[in-house]
Amino acid sequence: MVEENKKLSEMLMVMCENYNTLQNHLMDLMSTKNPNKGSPSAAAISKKRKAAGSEDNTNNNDRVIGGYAESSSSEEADWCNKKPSTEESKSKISRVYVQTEPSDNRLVVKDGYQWRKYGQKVTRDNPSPRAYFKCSFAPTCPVKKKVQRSVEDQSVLVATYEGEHNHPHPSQTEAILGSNRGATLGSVPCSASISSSGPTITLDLTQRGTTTHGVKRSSPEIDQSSPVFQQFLIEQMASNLSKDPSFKSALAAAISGRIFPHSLVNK
DNA sequence: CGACTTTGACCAGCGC
DNA sequence: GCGCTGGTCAAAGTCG
Repeated sequence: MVEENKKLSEMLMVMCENYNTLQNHLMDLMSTKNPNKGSPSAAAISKKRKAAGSEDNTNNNDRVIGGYAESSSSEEADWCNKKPSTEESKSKISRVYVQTEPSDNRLVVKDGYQWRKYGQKVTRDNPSPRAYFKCSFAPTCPVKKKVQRSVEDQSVLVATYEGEHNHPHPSQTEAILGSNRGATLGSVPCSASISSSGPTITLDLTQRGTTTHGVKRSSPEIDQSSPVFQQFLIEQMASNLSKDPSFKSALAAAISGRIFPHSLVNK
């Protein structure tokens, strides 16, 4: 049972990340004004401890993993609300609770991303060490993660995510590159690629409904900010997600977890 | 050999 | 100004 909960937690974690990433990308597509999202480089962020407190609770995006209780504003204040928000308050803060084996001392939260640990600290309010991670999947990804055991329940890991990934979820990257490269997205020929500047979807609208083997036409004439294009993207992404059985099962688990939280974690 | 982890030192913000 | 604290750096160690 504990094992099942653990697996479910990990599945939910990945699902939430997928969903969040998808949301982010949709938002990016909808607002085509700042393709680079204006995220400063990691080097630029370093030594900017002023910015460290620029977390905006209004953007909190708490997530529930394994049916565990979500974060509260009181605890959030202790974690993330040291200072009022600044111009950099766009960075999103989200928290994830992960049920783990009590015997498992690793401060590891599997969410599908690649993380590089850059520090560990014992904080005053919690005897458990807090681990600091940076996203290493993309060199320019500004996302940071803090992982610490819950004070109340040592078997629960609390992961705090800061910022937004400026790259797709690794599983999505694989899916895109694997299944959609040079293939069709739905019924429209297209290709997807990941570059340093971000994900790129190329539509070949000149080949409607026909096979286009070996023909990859970049279509610069297509206005990617047009409502039609955006609508198409959303529909295709939703369609792809809905076709994914693992996503559906994970979603069902998430919903049941919301409704019957005690069926997942006996707390 | 490159990527990752560990860990002590350092820095900046904050309260007194 | 000083001490405390959280967050980050970076050298050394570890691993595949």
